[in-house]
Amino acid sequence: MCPLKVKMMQYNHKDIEEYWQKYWAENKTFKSKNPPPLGELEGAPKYYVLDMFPYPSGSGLHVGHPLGYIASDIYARYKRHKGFNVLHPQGYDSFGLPAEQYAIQTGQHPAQTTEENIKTYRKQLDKIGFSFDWDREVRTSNPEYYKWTQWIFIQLFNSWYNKDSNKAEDISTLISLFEKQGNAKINAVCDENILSFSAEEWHQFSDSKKQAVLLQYRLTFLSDTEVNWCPALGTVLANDEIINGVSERGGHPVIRKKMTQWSMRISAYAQRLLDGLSTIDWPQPLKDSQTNWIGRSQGAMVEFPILSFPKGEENTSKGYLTGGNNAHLLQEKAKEMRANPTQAEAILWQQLRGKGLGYKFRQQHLIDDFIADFVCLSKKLIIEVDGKIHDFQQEKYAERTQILENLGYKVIRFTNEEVIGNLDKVLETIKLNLDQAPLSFGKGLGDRISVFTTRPDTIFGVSFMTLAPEHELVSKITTDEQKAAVKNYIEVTAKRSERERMADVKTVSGVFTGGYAEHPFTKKPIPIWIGDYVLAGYGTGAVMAVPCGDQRDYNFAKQFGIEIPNIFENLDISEAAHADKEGTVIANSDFLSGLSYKKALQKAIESLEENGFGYGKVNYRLRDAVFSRQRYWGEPFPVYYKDGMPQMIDEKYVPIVLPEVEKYLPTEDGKPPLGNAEVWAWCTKTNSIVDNSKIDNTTVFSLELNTMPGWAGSSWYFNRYMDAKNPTEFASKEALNYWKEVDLYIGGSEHATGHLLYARFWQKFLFDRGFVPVEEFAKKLINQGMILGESAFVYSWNYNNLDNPPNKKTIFISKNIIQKSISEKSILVNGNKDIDDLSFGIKILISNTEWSHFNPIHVDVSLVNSSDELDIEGFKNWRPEYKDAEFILENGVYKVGREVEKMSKSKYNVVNPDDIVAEYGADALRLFEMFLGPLEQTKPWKTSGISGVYSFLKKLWKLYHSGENGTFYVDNSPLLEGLGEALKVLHKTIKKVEEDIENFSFNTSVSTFMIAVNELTALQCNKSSILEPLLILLSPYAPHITEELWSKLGHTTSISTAEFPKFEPKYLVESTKIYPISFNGKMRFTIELSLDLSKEEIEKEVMSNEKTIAQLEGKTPKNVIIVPGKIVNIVG
RNA sequence: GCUGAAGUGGUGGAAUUGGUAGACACGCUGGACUUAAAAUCCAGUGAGCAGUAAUGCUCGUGCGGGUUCAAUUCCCGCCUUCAGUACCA
Repeated sequence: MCPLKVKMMQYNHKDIEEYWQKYWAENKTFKSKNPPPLGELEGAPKYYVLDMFPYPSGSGLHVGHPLGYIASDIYARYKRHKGFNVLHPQGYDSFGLPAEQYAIQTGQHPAQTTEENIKTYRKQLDKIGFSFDWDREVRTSNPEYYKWTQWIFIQLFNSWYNKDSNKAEDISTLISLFEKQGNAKINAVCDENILSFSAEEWHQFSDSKKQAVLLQYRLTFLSDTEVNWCPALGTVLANDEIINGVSERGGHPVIRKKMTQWSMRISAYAQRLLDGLSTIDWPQPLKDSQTNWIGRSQGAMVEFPILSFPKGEENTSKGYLTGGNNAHLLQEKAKEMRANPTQAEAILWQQLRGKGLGYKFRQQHLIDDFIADFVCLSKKLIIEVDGKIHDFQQEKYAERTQILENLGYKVIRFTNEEVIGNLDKVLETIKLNLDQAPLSFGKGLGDRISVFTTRPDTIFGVSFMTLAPEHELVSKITTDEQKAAVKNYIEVTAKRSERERMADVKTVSGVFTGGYAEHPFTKKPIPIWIGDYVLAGYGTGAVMAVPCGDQRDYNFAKQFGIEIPNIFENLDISEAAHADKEGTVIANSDFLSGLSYKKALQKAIESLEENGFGYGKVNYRLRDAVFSRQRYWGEPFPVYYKDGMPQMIDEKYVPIVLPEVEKYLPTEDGKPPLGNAEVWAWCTKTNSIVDNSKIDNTTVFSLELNTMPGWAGSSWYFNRYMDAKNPTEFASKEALNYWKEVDLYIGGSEHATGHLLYARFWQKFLFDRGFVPVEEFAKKLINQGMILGESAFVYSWNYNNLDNPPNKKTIFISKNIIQKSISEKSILVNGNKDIDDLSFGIKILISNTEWSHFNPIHVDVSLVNSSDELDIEGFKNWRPEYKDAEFILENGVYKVGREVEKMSKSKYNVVNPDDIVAEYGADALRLFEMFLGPLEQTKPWKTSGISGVYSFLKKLWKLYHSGENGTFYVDNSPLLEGLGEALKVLHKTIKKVEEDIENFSFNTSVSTFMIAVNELTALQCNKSSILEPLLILLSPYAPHITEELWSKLGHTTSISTAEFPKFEPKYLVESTKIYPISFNGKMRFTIELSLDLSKEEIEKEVMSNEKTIAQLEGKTPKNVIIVPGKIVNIVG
């Protein structure tokens, strides 16, 4: 017989898979149309299946990576069988750190290494037989792609968040509001400490001043922010890129540093990101961690005026400069006003200057973002004189007063007429107010401490305050006596690393500053402490400590002997704080006494607001996201700088293509790598990138040197796939409206707070601006579990640690010998001939064997077979330092130890899918990955198990090759008679597989296929009416073998769009049931009975059965439970 | 600490409107085929006890309770493991 023919008759995965992969690629079998043209899939519903964007790393895939891809591919193929128009694309998140690190080390352009990595990656993917539409491939590092990333950035820059309409709007709507009414009434998400201005003022602002103001409102903005600077990587990192205080990539230390950075105003969307979670079908743990990350807490801001002020320090440290963040913009104005006082102002100033009333006054002084006419800082008293010079501010007096009062100032106001006409009365009033001013504890600093609290109901329980050591007020309020202690404490805490601080949460530490604040209600002085349990980065970096209601405050108070007032009715707080809210009744709290937690909370906030001590506030943990990276391999910003202000390049001229540089490192003067570029300037005349030498700051300007972070490109890619090659839009309206959103998104849970939060943010933004039709980009999301590796170990005997090692040779002892010796509590050498033969052994071993006598060494799993036997020669070649080692064998082989660990190169437990495909085929790999267990679960990989699915495929092949000598044969006769059993098997399988796929329970459907093939083999079924539908069921899982058999059945087109078989319940109708007969709930035997029988008839049958009689031993049962079709239980 | 997920044979796992625990597979044991090995096929395989055997009995889904005719499934209390988060005021 011709050997080739024999080969063809057997299941040959290699030929089959190569053939069909080529066929799919050539015929573009999986190309998706948007929307499908008439006649083709007409009226078919759409379905969008997406895998999380892969970064093409240089080390390639291991078997854990394709798990999610296989699951999504099965689902995509299933949906095609179900008649859907399926979009199932793939691409690369190809900007990123590893390529750049590699470039720094080798000088190779990151684009080049990225290209190579993608090739490897693609080759690996192709071998697994995915049904991707590769015509839609995208790469974030392609200018045709990042053109649109830059475009979105421009849209963000040109947008602000209107809290009234609760959405992002074009910046032009903000400008027109400014022009009409100034900014007082604008309810926007913006920077804190915004300069207040009128429409007139706005018109008077210079262009750059206008730009500066607008920047405070834009959704992406430039600001000096505390960033996480990683010196080792030479870049800033986002919060989610830091794990345990070190960088996620590389594990380098991270420090806090102030830098000018682009930021994204994601905080504008905090509430909507939270609310949106209830509308999407995502795993609860993922939603929980987003909820957690956003960290909404409802409470109140409370202001505590600072009382004490150390002697002799009143005027040092520029304490009199009380201007806000925009002080530099107002200084000029204030100077001008000082030089040109009104008549009334001049008169009054004559009286107030030089401590005329006993206190120092300042004129035309900046308070936050306002210019106060006269102010006594030590008494926090502001005197305003209404005059013509203030006309442009008049309409906003009320707001202005409110804000100043919130800052702790008292504002009194006189008209010009009062000052000029009745100066004595005016001075009288001022004196009265100076005497009444609330500051009783020495002279006031003119400052206050704001705290955020979720428990304003416990405000009467405050007995101290704690500031973060980094708090800016610490140096100002610390008294001379405490100065040394405070300084020392700050130094010590600054030195403690994040890690230490986290590891040690038990130790209570802190120092008294010597300063006091005033309780807003009781007016009692409250000592101000610093302590490192208060975080500078959360809330205001200060807490009002309520020791009776918060355990940390309690511990702190106990530690330092601070009073712990009890403000809870009938609750003992002698041992611990009472943090529970429910059922708590407030006591000893003035107007809050006797109220429940909820009522007290409400009343406290009302009272704070009435008295101007604070206001109700919702606080979010979510910070605005830093968007600049000091890296080369990322999207350049479409930004140049004119007079220090950022300017957007018009969207007509993007992409701004990444320039060539000689070195990928930061420049010598510390600029980002783009600082090395020689052609990196923007000419506003030609609208092109020109040589740096042409920079003249009139028409040619320098371009932004930072690049965008890794999450920029991945925050919108799912939209690009809908229309991947569109040169004029990021995706056409038609495509966006057709595909709308991802229906199924599969990926790892590690993206919970990074990619998935930012992508939702951008999608909401694009939705607000009308660019996309849906607010959430992914309807359903599944996290696939991790696949763990099975590490292998050899055990080297560390007898060298013992006295007088006779021999330097390494000795490896087979695992079970050690195991046996340990379990028998014996000395290793006894009774083992091999070891006894090593002449040195006996002398040195005196103690019983323990695992600690051995060093486990990782061995490459490829050197171990499925029975855990080591390839000793292979091992010696792999690790030449052990080429002379001795191996003590058991039954002639060396058995390794096994342990389940994360798959990683360093543990030598990585299994490459290419090897699996070569040996067993892609279909076997796909089936096995699914068979391992539930998709979402973490599970160990064990290559030996793959033989199960491989023999399943061979059995399946055989079903279709029942001809002579295993040739292909199926019976095409249409007669259905006598097929009862086979039809039952088929329809049972259809039902189960369909249910399983819909529930993403892929492991159980693989079992179902195995059962079906086992049963059909037993039935010797060769009918095409059974075997053909079976192929369609299986084809999503094992597409190659099913295509092959499908074509052998005579089909000339791909199986991929064959209609999924319809489940017919009629074939599963049974006439009898094998009833389990239980006695007291324990099954004893079964009886086959007709399903037509009534309860009474069943009971009669069962009770008369001889087995029942034997089981009862003559006793009469108390009760007989009969559930027809299910069970019989006899209770005795 | 908090949040979430999960604990079932030697292993991966199956079974929940409460109704025959351990499907399917790996591994292991024995057998067939072979000079031999691989491959393939057949049989057995939760533990314990009794019996030559057929078979029977007892225990058994992390632990302790509870509800029920019946609990891996529901309720209460605990333990352990894994993941995320971390002094969030």
